[in-house]
Amino acid sequence: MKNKELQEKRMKGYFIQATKEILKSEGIKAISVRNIADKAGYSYATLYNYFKDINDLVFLCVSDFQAECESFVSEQTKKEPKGIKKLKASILAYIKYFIEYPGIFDLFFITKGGDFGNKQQIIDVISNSLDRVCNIDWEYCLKHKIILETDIELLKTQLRYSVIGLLILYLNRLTPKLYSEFITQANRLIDSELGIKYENLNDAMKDEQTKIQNSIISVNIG
Amino acid sequence: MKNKELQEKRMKGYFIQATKEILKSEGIKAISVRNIADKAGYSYATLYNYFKDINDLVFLCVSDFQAECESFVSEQTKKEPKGIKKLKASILAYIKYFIEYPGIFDLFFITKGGDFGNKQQIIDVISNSLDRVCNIDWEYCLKHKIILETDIELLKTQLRYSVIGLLILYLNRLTPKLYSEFITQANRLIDSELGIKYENLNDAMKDEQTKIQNSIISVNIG
DNA sequence: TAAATATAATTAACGATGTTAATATTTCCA
DNA sequence: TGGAAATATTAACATCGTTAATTATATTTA
Repeated sequence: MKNKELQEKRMKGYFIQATKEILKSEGIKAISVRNIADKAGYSYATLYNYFKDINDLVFLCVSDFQAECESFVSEQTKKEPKGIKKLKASILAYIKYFIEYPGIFDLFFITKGGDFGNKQQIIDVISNSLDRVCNIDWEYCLKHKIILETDIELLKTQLRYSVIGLLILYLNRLTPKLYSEFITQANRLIDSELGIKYENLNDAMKDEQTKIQNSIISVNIG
Repeated sequence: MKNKELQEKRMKGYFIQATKEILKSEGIKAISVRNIADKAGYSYATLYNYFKDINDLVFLCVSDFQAECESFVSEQTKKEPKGIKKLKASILAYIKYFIEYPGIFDLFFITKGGDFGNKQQIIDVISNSLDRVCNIDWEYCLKHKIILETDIELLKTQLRYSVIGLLILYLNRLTPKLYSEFITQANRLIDSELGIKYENLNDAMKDEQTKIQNSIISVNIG
Protein backbone atom coordinates (compact mmCIF):
# COMPACT_ATOMS: atom_id res chain seq x y z
CA MET A 1 0.00 0.00 0.00
CA LYS A 2 2.87 2.36 0.74
CA ASN A 3 4.37 1.76 -2.69
CA LYS A 4 1.13 2.59 -4.37
CA GLU A 5 0.85 5.91 -2.61
CA LEU A 6 4.41 6.77 -3.45
CA GLN A 7 3.95 5.90 -7.09
CA GLU A 8 0.74 7.86 -7.32
CA LYS A 9 2.40 10.86 -5.75
CA ARG A 10 5.24 10.61 -8.23
CA MET A 11 2.87 10.39 -11.18
CA LYS A 12 0.94 13.40 -9.98
CA GLY A 13 4.24 15.20 -9.57
CA TYR A 14 5.18 14.62 -13.18
CA PHE A 15 1.94 16.15 -14.40
CA ILE A 16 2.08 19.04 -11.96
CA GLN A 17 5.67 19.82 -12.94
CA ALA A 18 4.75 19.76 -16.61
CA THR A 19 1.79 22.05 -15.98
CA LYS A 20 3.93 24.50 -14.03
CA GLU A 21 6.49 24.65 -16.80
CA ILE A 22 3.87 25.41 -19.41
CA LEU A 23 2.18 28.02 -17.23
CA LYS A 24 5.49 29.77 -16.65
CA SER A 25 6.76 29.71 -20.19
CA GLU A 26 3.78 29.84 -22.49
CA GLY A 27 0.94 30.81 -20.15
CA ILE A 28 -2.48 29.42 -19.49
CA LYS A 29 -3.60 29.71 -23.10
CA ALA A 30 -1.10 26.98 -24.00
CA ILE A 31 -2.47 24.61 -21.37
CA SER A 32 -4.15 21.53 -22.80
CA VAL A 33 -4.40 17.94 -21.64
CA ARG A 34 -2.46 16.74 -24.62
CA ASN A 35 0.20 19.39 -24.13
CA ILE A 36 0.66 18.61 -20.45
CA ALA A 37 0.70 14.84 -20.99
CA ASP A 38 3.26 15.23 -23.76
CA LYS A 39 5.61 17.11 -21.48
CA ALA A 40 5.02 14.61 -18.69
CA GLY A 41 5.78 11.72 -21.05
CA TYR A 42 2.38 10.06 -20.95
CA SER A 43 -0.74 9.81 -23.02
CA TYR A 44 -3.36 12.50 -22.49
CA ALA A 45 -5.94 10.12 -21.08
CA THR A 46 -3.56 8.93 -18.39
CA LEU A 47 -3.91 12.34 -16.81
CA TYR A 48 -7.50 11.54 -15.96
CA ASN A 49 -6.43 8.58 -13.86
CA TYR A 50 -4.80 11.02 -11.46
CA PHE A 51 -6.80 14.23 -11.76
CA LYS A 52 -10.51 14.90 -11.94
CA ASP A 53 -10.08 17.39 -14.75
CA ILE A 54 -7.64 19.87 -16.13
CA ASN A 55 -8.60 22.65 -13.73
CA ASP A 56 -8.02 20.42 -10.75
CA LEU A 57 -4.51 20.02 -12.03
CA VAL A 58 -3.87 23.62 -12.96
CA PHE A 59 -4.84 24.98 -9.61
CA LEU A 60 -2.71 22.62 -7.64
CA CYS A 61 0.03 24.86 -8.94
CA VAL A 62 -1.23 27.96 -7.18
CA SER A 63 0.22 27.23 -3.77
CA ASP A 64 3.55 26.28 -5.32
CA PHE A 65 3.75 29.54 -7.20
CA GLN A 66 2.80 31.59 -4.16
CA ALA A 67 5.63 29.99 -2.20
CA GLU A 68 8.00 30.65 -5.07
CA CYS A 69 6.87 34.25 -5.22
CA GLU A 70 7.54 34.69 -1.51
CA SER A 71 11.05 33.32 -1.91
CA PHE A 72 11.66 35.57 -4.89
CA VAL A 73 10.59 38.70 -3.00
CA SER A 74 12.56 37.69 0.06
CA GLU A 75 15.68 37.21 -2.05
CA GLN A 76 15.25 40.46 -3.94
CA THR A 77 14.79 42.60 -0.84
CA LYS A 78 17.18 41.05 1.66
CA LYS A 79 19.57 43.98 1.47
CA GLU A 80 16.94 46.63 2.08
CA PRO A 81 16.79 48.30 5.50
CA LYS A 82 13.74 47.16 7.38
CA GLY A 83 10.70 49.39 7.58
CA ILE A 84 8.81 51.35 4.98
CA LYS A 85 11.65 51.13 2.52
CA LYS A 86 11.70 47.33 2.63
CA LEU A 87 7.94 47.25 2.44
CA LYS A 88 8.04 49.28 -0.73
CA ALA A 89 10.82 47.14 -2.15
CA SER A 90 8.77 44.02 -1.40
CA ILE A 91 5.79 45.36 -3.26
CA LEU A 92 7.98 46.27 -6.21
CA ALA A 93 9.55 42.82 -6.19
CA TYR A 94 6.08 41.29 -6.05
CA ILE A 95 5.19 43.28 -9.14
CA LYS A 96 8.40 42.20 -10.81
CA TYR A 97 7.60 38.54 -10.18
CA PHE A 98 4.40 38.80 -12.16
CA ILE A 99 6.04 40.81 -14.90
CA GLU A 100 8.51 37.98 -15.24
CA TYR A 101 5.80 35.31 -15.19
CA PRO A 102 2.67 36.84 -16.68
CA GLY A 103 1.19 33.38 -17.03
CA ILE A 104 1.18 33.07 -13.26
CA PHE A 105 -0.55 36.41 -12.97
CA ASP A 106 -3.24 35.15 -15.30
CA LEU A 107 -3.60 32.04 -13.21
CA PHE A 108 -3.90 34.05 -10.01
CA PHE A 109 -6.12 36.92 -10.97
CA ILE A 110 -7.59 36.54 -14.43
CA THR A 111 -8.83 32.99 -14.46
CA LYS A 112 -12.32 32.79 -13.06
CA GLY A 113 -12.78 31.38 -9.57
CA GLY A 114 -15.53 29.13 -10.84
CA ASP A 115 -13.04 27.41 -13.10
CA PHE A 116 -11.38 25.71 -10.19
CA GLY A 117 -14.53 24.90 -8.28
CA ASN A 118 -14.24 27.90 -5.98
CA LYS A 119 -11.94 26.03 -3.64
CA GLN A 120 -11.73 28.24 -0.59
CA GLN A 121 -8.16 27.31 0.17
CA ILE A 122 -6.97 28.52 -3.20
CA ILE A 123 -9.17 31.59 -3.07
CA ASP A 124 -7.53 32.52 0.22
CA VAL A 125 -4.02 32.03 -1.08
CA ILE A 126 -4.70 34.29 -4.04
CA SER A 127 -6.66 36.91 -2.13
CA ASN A 128 -3.94 37.31 0.47
CA SER A 129 -1.07 36.85 -1.92
CA LEU A 130 0.44 40.31 -1.56
CA ASP A 131 -0.28 40.49 2.16
CA ARG A 132 1.61 37.26 2.77
CA VAL A 133 4.54 38.33 0.66
CA CYS A 134 4.82 41.52 2.71
CA ASN A 135 3.87 39.92 6.00
CA ILE A 136 7.27 40.41 7.65
CA ASP A 137 7.33 44.05 6.64
CA TRP A 138 3.84 44.76 7.88
CA GLU A 139 4.61 43.15 11.20
CA TYR A 140 7.86 45.05 11.56
CA CYS A 141 6.18 48.36 10.81
CA LEU A 142 3.42 47.55 13.25
CA LYS A 143 5.79 46.48 16.01
CA HIS A 144 7.90 49.61 15.66
CA LYS A 145 4.80 51.76 15.33
CA ILE A 146 5.86 52.94 11.89
CA ILE A 147 2.36 52.19 10.76
CA LEU A 148 -0.63 52.46 13.05
CA GLU A 149 -2.85 49.50 13.81
CA THR A 150 -5.87 51.55 12.78
CA ASP A 151 -4.50 52.23 9.31
CA ILE A 152 -2.94 48.95 8.38
CA GLU A 153 -5.97 47.08 7.10
CA LEU A 154 -7.01 49.91 4.82
CA LEU A 155 -3.46 50.20 3.57
CA LYS A 156 -3.25 46.52 2.78
CA THR A 157 -6.55 46.56 0.95
CA GLN A 158 -5.74 49.64 -1.08
CA LEU A 159 -2.38 48.27 -2.09
CA ARG A 160 -3.86 44.92 -3.03
CA TYR A 161 -6.39 46.51 -5.35
CA SER A 162 -4.03 49.08 -6.84
CA VAL A 163 -1.24 46.64 -7.56
CA ILE A 164 -3.57 44.21 -9.28
CA GLY A 165 -5.14 46.99 -11.32
CA LEU A 166 -1.74 48.31 -12.32
CA LEU A 167 -0.59 44.87 -13.42
CA ILE A 168 -3.77 44.09 -15.31
CA LEU A 169 -3.57 47.22 -17.39
CA TYR A 170 0.09 46.76 -18.17
CA LEU A 171 0.15 43.02 -18.80
CA ASN A 172 -2.84 43.15 -21.07
CA ARG A 173 -0.84 45.66 -23.07
CA LEU A 174 -3.16 48.47 -22.56
CA THR A 175 -1.27 51.06 -20.62
CA PRO A 176 1.36 52.28 -20.14
CA LYS A 177 3.10 51.15 -23.28
CA LEU A 178 6.65 51.50 -21.99
CA TYR A 179 8.12 49.42 -19.20
CA SER A 180 9.95 52.43 -17.81
CA GLU A 181 6.72 54.34 -17.54
CA PHE A 182 5.11 51.35 -15.87
CA ILE A 183 7.83 51.31 -13.21
CA THR A 184 7.37 55.01 -12.64
CA GLN A 185 3.66 54.45 -12.16
CA ALA A 186 4.32 51.59 -9.78
CA ASN A 187 6.58 53.76 -7.66
CA ARG A 188 4.16 56.65 -7.63
CA LEU A 189 1.35 54.33 -6.70
CA ILE A 190 3.15 52.77 -3.77
CA ASP A 191 4.47 56.09 -2.51
CA SER A 192 1.05 57.58 -2.68
CA GLU A 193 -0.71 54.69 -0.97
CA LEU A 194 1.86 54.42 1.77
CA GLY A 195 1.56 58.16 2.29
CA ILE A 196 -2.20 58.12 2.60
CA LYS A 197 -2.39 58.86 6.25
CA TYR A 198 0.66 61.05 6.33
CA GLU A 199 -0.81 63.53 8.77
CA ASN A 200 -1.56 60.74 11.22
CA LEU A 201 1.90 59.25 11.24
CA ASN A 202 4.14 59.28 14.24
CA ASP A 203 7.67 60.60 14.14
CA ALA A 204 9.31 57.32 13.22
CA MET A 205 7.39 57.11 10.03
CA LYS A 206 7.63 60.79 9.24
CA ASP A 207 11.38 60.38 9.26
CA GLU A 208 11.16 57.47 6.88
CA GLN A 209 8.69 59.31 4.69
CA THR A 210 10.89 62.36 4.43
CA LYS A 211 13.88 60.26 3.54
CA ILE A 212 11.93 58.42 0.87
CA GLN A 213 10.43 61.52 -0.66
CA ASN A 214 13.75 63.34 -0.73
CA SER A 215 15.43 60.53 -2.59
CA ILE A 216 14.67 60.00 -6.24
CA ILE A 217 11.48 58.16 -5.86
CA SER A 218 12.12 55.47 -8.40
CA VAL A 219 13.51 52.20 -7.14
CA ASN A 220 14.90 50.20 -10.00
CA ILE A 221 13.65 46.67 -9.77
CA GLY A 222 15.05 45.57 -13.14
CA MET B 1 -22.83 51.47 -54.92
CA LYS B 2 -24.70 53.30 -52.17
CA ASN B 3 -27.05 50.35 -51.75
CA LYS B 4 -24.16 47.98 -51.35
CA GLU B 5 -22.64 50.04 -48.58
CA LEU B 6 -25.96 50.32 -46.82
CA GLN B 7 -26.57 46.59 -47.03
CA GLU B 8 -23.09 45.78 -45.81
CA LYS B 9 -23.53 48.12 -42.90
CA ARG B 10 -26.83 46.49 -42.05
CA MET B 11 -25.32 43.02 -42.22
CA LYS B 12 -22.47 44.04 -39.97
CA GLY B 13 -25.00 45.55 -37.64
CA TYR B 14 -26.86 42.28 -37.30
CA PHE B 15 -23.71 40.45 -36.29
CA ILE B 16 -22.57 43.20 -33.95
CA GLN B 17 -25.95 43.34 -32.28
CA ALA B 18 -25.94 39.57 -31.80
CA THR B 19 -22.44 39.70 -30.37
CA LYS B 20 -23.38 42.45 -27.94
CA GLU B 21 -26.39 40.51 -26.73
CA ILE B 22 -24.31 37.42 -26.06
CA LEU B 23 -21.56 39.40 -24.33
CA LYS B 24 -24.08 41.04 -22.06
CA SER B 25 -26.10 38.00 -21.17
CA GLU B 26 -23.74 35.05 -21.24
CA GLY B 27 -20.33 36.66 -21.37
CA ILE B 28 -17.31 36.21 -23.56
CA LYS B 29 -16.99 32.50 -22.85
CA ALA B 30 -20.25 31.93 -24.72
CA ILE B 31 -18.99 33.74 -27.80
CA SER B 32 -18.55 31.53 -30.83
CA VAL B 33 -18.99 32.09 -34.55
CA ARG B 34 -21.81 29.59 -34.70
CA ASN B 35 -23.48 31.14 -31.67
CA ILE B 36 -23.28 34.67 -33.05
CA ALA B 37 -24.39 33.66 -36.53
CA ASP B 38 -27.34 31.76 -35.08
CA LYS B 39 -28.55 34.82 -33.23
CA ALA B 40 -27.99 37.00 -36.29
CA GLY B 41 -30.01 34.56 -38.41
CA TYR B 42 -27.20 33.52 -40.77
CA SER B 43 -24.80 30.69 -41.28
CA TYR B 44 -21.53 30.86 -39.36
CA ALA B 45 -19.38 31.18 -42.44
CA THR B 46 -21.29 34.23 -43.63
CA LEU B 47 -19.74 36.09 -40.75
CA TYR B 48 -16.36 35.82 -42.43
CA ASN B 49 -17.65 37.73 -45.43
CA TYR B 50 -18.01 40.79 -43.22
CA PHE B 51 -15.39 40.38 -40.51
CA LYS B 52 -11.79 39.30 -40.62
CA ASP B 53 -12.19 37.07 -37.61
CA ILE B 54 -14.17 36.74 -34.45
CA ASN B 55 -12.01 39.16 -32.45
CA ASP B 56 -12.43 41.85 -35.04
CA LEU B 57 -16.15 41.52 -34.44
CA VAL B 58 -16.03 41.29 -30.67
CA PHE B 59 -14.00 44.41 -30.22
CA LEU B 60 -16.17 46.53 -32.42
CA CYS B 61 -18.49 46.34 -29.43
CA VAL B 62 -16.12 48.11 -27.07
CA SER B 63 -16.93 51.66 -28.10
CA ASP B 64 -20.64 50.91 -27.99
CA PHE B 65 -20.40 49.58 -24.46
CA GLN B 66 -18.31 52.52 -23.29
CA ALA B 67 -20.96 54.92 -24.58
CA GLU B 68 -23.64 52.86 -22.90
CA CYS B 69 -21.69 52.91 -19.66
CA GLU B 70 -21.40 56.69 -19.81
CA SER B 71 -25.15 57.02 -20.28
CA PHE B 72 -25.79 54.62 -17.43
CA VAL B 73 -23.59 56.57 -15.03
CA SER B 74 -25.04 59.87 -16.15
CA GLU B 75 -28.55 58.59 -15.55
CA GLN B 76 -27.74 57.10 -12.17
CA THR B 77 -26.08 60.24 -10.83
CA LYS B 78 -28.18 63.02 -12.27
CA LYS B 79 -29.72 63.87 -8.91
CA GLU B 80 -26.43 64.14 -7.04
CA PRO B 81 -25.13 67.60 -6.15
CA LYS B 82 -22.12 68.47 -8.27
CA GLY B 83 -18.64 68.16 -6.84
CA ILE B 84 -16.93 65.44 -4.85
CA LYS B 85 -20.21 63.81 -3.99
CA LYS B 86 -21.21 63.41 -7.62
CA LEU B 87 -17.72 62.26 -8.48
CA LYS B 88 -17.99 59.52 -5.90
CA ALA B 89 -21.46 58.58 -7.07
CA SER B 90 -20.18 58.37 -10.64
CA ILE B 91 -17.42 56.00 -9.65
CA LEU B 92 -19.87 53.85 -7.75
CA ALA B 93 -22.24 53.82 -10.71
CA TYR B 94 -19.33 52.86 -12.95
CA ILE B 95 -18.65 49.94 -10.65
CA LYS B 96 -22.32 49.02 -10.67
CA TYR B 97 -22.37 48.93 -14.45
CA PHE B 98 -19.72 46.24 -14.52
CA ILE B 99 -21.34 44.32 -11.71
CA GLU B 100 -24.47 44.24 -13.81
CA TYR B 101 -22.59 43.24 -16.97
CA PRO B 102 -19.57 41.21 -15.91
CA GLY B 103 -19.15 40.04 -19.48
CA ILE B 104 -18.40 43.59 -20.50
CA PHE B 105 -15.86 43.88 -17.73
CA ASP B 106 -14.15 40.77 -19.08
CA LEU B 107 -14.15 42.27 -22.53
CA PHE B 108 -12.66 45.53 -21.28
CA PHE B 109 -10.02 44.42 -18.83
CA ILE B 110 -9.51 40.68 -18.85
CA THR B 111 -9.26 39.86 -22.52
CA LYS B 112 -5.71 40.33 -23.73
CA GLY B 113 -4.90 43.34 -25.86
CA GLY B 114 -3.16 41.10 -28.37
CA ASP B 115 -6.42 39.33 -29.03
CA PHE B 116 -7.79 42.32 -30.87
CA GLY B 117 -4.60 43.21 -32.65
CA ASN B 118 -3.63 45.90 -30.16
CA LYS B 119 -5.76 48.47 -31.91
CA GLN B 120 -4.73 51.73 -30.33
CA GLN B 121 -8.16 53.25 -30.60
CA ILE B 122 -9.70 50.49 -28.54
CA ILE B 123 -6.83 50.46 -26.09
CA ASP B 124 -7.39 54.16 -25.48
CA VAL B 125 -11.12 53.76 -24.94
CA ILE B 126 -10.55 51.06 -22.36
CA SER B 127 -7.62 52.74 -20.63
CA ASN B 128 -9.51 55.97 -20.16
CA SER B 129 -12.85 54.36 -19.52
CA LEU B 130 -13.29 55.57 -15.96
CA ASP B 131 -11.77 58.96 -16.67
CA ARG B 132 -14.24 59.60 -19.46
CA VAL B 133 -17.18 58.48 -17.40
CA CYS B 134 -16.20 60.94 -14.68
CA ASN B 135 -14.99 63.62 -17.05
CA ILE B 136 -17.70 66.15 -16.17
CA ASP B 137 -17.06 65.67 -12.48
CA TRP B 138 -13.31 66.06 -12.79
CA GLU B 139 -13.73 69.24 -14.80
CA TYR B 140 -16.23 70.65 -12.34
CA CYS B 141 -13.95 69.96 -9.38
CA LEU B 142 -11.05 71.48 -11.23
CA LYS B 143 -12.96 74.58 -12.28
CA HIS B 144 -14.22 75.20 -8.77
CA LYS B 145 -10.83 74.38 -7.30
CA ILE B 146 -12.25 71.52 -5.28
CA ILE B 147 -9.37 69.43 -6.56
CA LEU B 148 -6.01 70.92 -7.38
CA GLU B 149 -4.51 70.67 -10.84
CA THR B 150 -1.37 69.18 -9.34
CA ASP B 151 -3.23 66.31 -7.71
CA ILE B 152 -5.75 65.38 -10.35
CA GLU B 153 -3.64 63.12 -12.53
CA LEU B 154 -2.44 61.04 -9.61
CA LEU B 155 -5.99 60.80 -8.32
CA LYS B 156 -7.31 59.61 -11.65
CA THR B 157 -4.58 57.03 -11.97
CA GLN B 158 -4.99 55.70 -8.46
CA LEU B 159 -8.71 55.40 -8.85
CA ARG B 160 -8.38 53.69 -12.18
CA TYR B 161 -6.11 51.03 -10.78
CA SER B 162 -8.00 50.53 -7.53
CA VAL B 163 -11.42 50.25 -9.10
CA ILE B 164 -10.20 47.68 -11.62
CA GLY B 165 -8.46 45.69 -8.90
CA LEU B 166 -11.54 45.78 -6.72
CA LEU B 167 -13.74 44.58 -9.55
CA ILE B 168 -11.36 41.85 -10.63
CA LEU B 169 -11.20 40.32 -7.19
CA TYR B 170 -14.93 40.46 -6.69
CA LEU B 171 -16.08 39.38 -10.13
CA ASN B 172 -13.72 36.45 -10.22
CA ARG B 173 -15.40 35.40 -6.99
CA LEU B 174 -12.37 35.63 -4.89
CA THR B 175 -13.06 38.32 -2.38
CA PRO B 176 -15.12 39.62 -0.75
CA LYS B 177 -17.75 36.93 -0.87
CA LEU B 178 -20.71 39.12 0.00
CA TYR B 179 -22.03 41.88 -2.21
CA SER B 180 -22.70 44.08 0.80
CA GLU B 181 -19.09 43.76 1.87
CA PHE B 182 -17.98 44.54 -1.64
CA ILE B 183 -19.97 47.76 -1.61
CA THR B 184 -18.47 48.71 1.74
CA GLN B 185 -15.01 48.14 0.31
CA ALA B 186 -15.85 50.21 -2.75
CA ASN B 187 -16.98 53.10 -0.58
CA ARG B 188 -13.94 52.90 1.66
CA LEU B 189 -11.68 52.76 -1.35
CA ILE B 190 -13.15 55.82 -3.02
CA ASP B 191 -13.27 57.81 0.22
CA SER B 192 -9.69 56.96 0.93
CA GLU B 193 -8.41 57.79 -2.54
CA LEU B 194 -10.31 61.03 -2.78
CA GLY B 195 -9.00 61.97 0.65
CA ILE B 196 -5.38 61.35 -0.24
CA LYS B 197 -4.27 64.92 -0.30
CA TYR B 198 -6.57 66.09 2.44
CA GLU B 199 -4.01 68.37 4.01
CA ASN B 200 -3.47 70.11 0.71
CA LEU B 201 -7.10 70.85 0.03
CA ASN B 202 -8.54 74.28 -0.04
CA ASP B 203 -11.55 75.27 2.02
CA ALA B 204 -14.10 74.36 -0.61
CA MET B 205 -13.03 70.76 -0.60
CA LYS B 206 -12.47 70.59 3.14
CA ASP B 207 -16.11 71.52 3.52
CA GLU B 208 -17.14 68.76 1.17
CA GLN B 209 -14.83 66.29 2.83
CA THR B 210 -16.19 67.05 6.26
CA LYS B 211 -19.73 66.67 5.07
CA ILE B 212 -18.95 63.36 3.45
CA GLN B 213 -17.11 61.98 6.39
CA ASN B 214 -19.79 63.02 8.82
CA SER B 215 -22.47 61.29 6.85
CA ILE B 216 -22.71 57.55 6.87
CA ILE B 217 -20.09 56.80 4.34
CA SER B 218 -21.95 54.16 2.43
CA VAL B 219 -23.81 55.26 -0.66
CA ASN B 220 -26.27 52.64 -1.70
CA ILE B 221 -25.88 52.03 -5.39
CA GLY B 222 -28.20 49.04 -5.48
C1' DT C 1 5.93 -21.14 -12.47
C1' DA C 2 1.33 -20.51 -14.86
C1' DA C 3 -3.04 -18.72 -14.84
C1' DA C 4 -6.33 -15.38 -13.09
C1' DT C 5 -7.14 -11.00 -11.64
C1' DA C 6 -6.52 -6.23 -10.81
C1' DT C 7 -4.39 -2.01 -12.21
C1' DA C 8 -2.66 1.27 -15.21
C1' DA C 9 -1.97 3.29 -19.84
C1' DT C 10 -3.47 3.91 -24.46
C1' DT C 11 -6.30 4.51 -28.49
C1' DA C 12 -10.85 5.57 -30.33
C1' DA C 13 -14.53 8.38 -30.25
C1' DC C 14 -17.83 12.39 -29.33
C1' DG C 15 -19.27 16.95 -29.53
C1' DA C 16 -17.39 21.42 -29.48
C1' DT C 17 -14.36 25.16 -31.29
C1' DG C 18 -12.26 28.77 -35.27
C1' DT C 19 -11.21 29.06 -39.84
C1' DT C 20 -10.77 28.04 -44.93
C1' DA C 21 -12.13 25.97 -49.43
C1' DA C 22 -15.48 24.32 -52.22
C1' DT C 23 -20.12 24.61 -53.45
C1' DA C 24 -24.87 26.50 -53.85
C1' DT C 25 -27.86 30.35 -54.17
C1' DT C 26 -29.32 34.91 -55.07
C1' DT C 27 -28.88 39.44 -57.28
C1' DC C 28 -28.23 42.39 -60.99
C1' DC C 29 -27.42 44.14 -65.46
C1' DA C 30 -26.84 43.54 -70.63
C1' DT D 1 -33.96 35.88 -70.17
C1' DG D 2 -28.86 34.46 -69.57
C1' DG D 3 -24.90 34.85 -67.62
C1' DA D 4 -21.70 37.15 -64.50
C1' DA D 5 -20.85 38.78 -60.02
C1' DA D 6 -21.83 38.78 -55.36
C1' DT D 7 -23.37 36.48 -51.43
C1' DA D 8 -24.65 32.56 -48.50
C1' DT D 9 -24.10 27.80 -47.21
C1' DT D 10 -22.24 23.28 -46.47
C1' DA D 11 -18.13 20.40 -46.07
C1' DA D 12 -13.88 19.82 -44.21
C1' DC D 13 -9.76 20.23 -41.11
C1' DA D 14 -7.21 20.67 -37.09
C1' DT D 15 -7.85 21.81 -32.60
C1' DC D 16 -9.99 21.29 -27.76
C1' DG D 17 -11.78 18.51 -23.09
C1' DT D 18 -13.61 14.40 -21.72
C1' DT D 19 -15.37 9.48 -21.56
C1' DA D 20 -15.59 4.57 -23.00
C1' DA D 21 -13.51 0.73 -24.82
C1' DT D 22 -9.29 -1.62 -25.35
C1' DT D 23 -4.69 -3.06 -24.62
C1' DA D 24 -0.56 -3.65 -21.78
C1' DT D 25 1.45 -4.30 -17.34
C1' DA D 26 1.73 -5.75 -12.54
C1' DT D 27 0.11 -8.37 -8.82
C1' DT D 28 -1.88 -12.22 -6.62
C1' DT D 29 -3.28 -16.91 -6.32
C1' DA D 30 -3.20 -21.94 -7.38
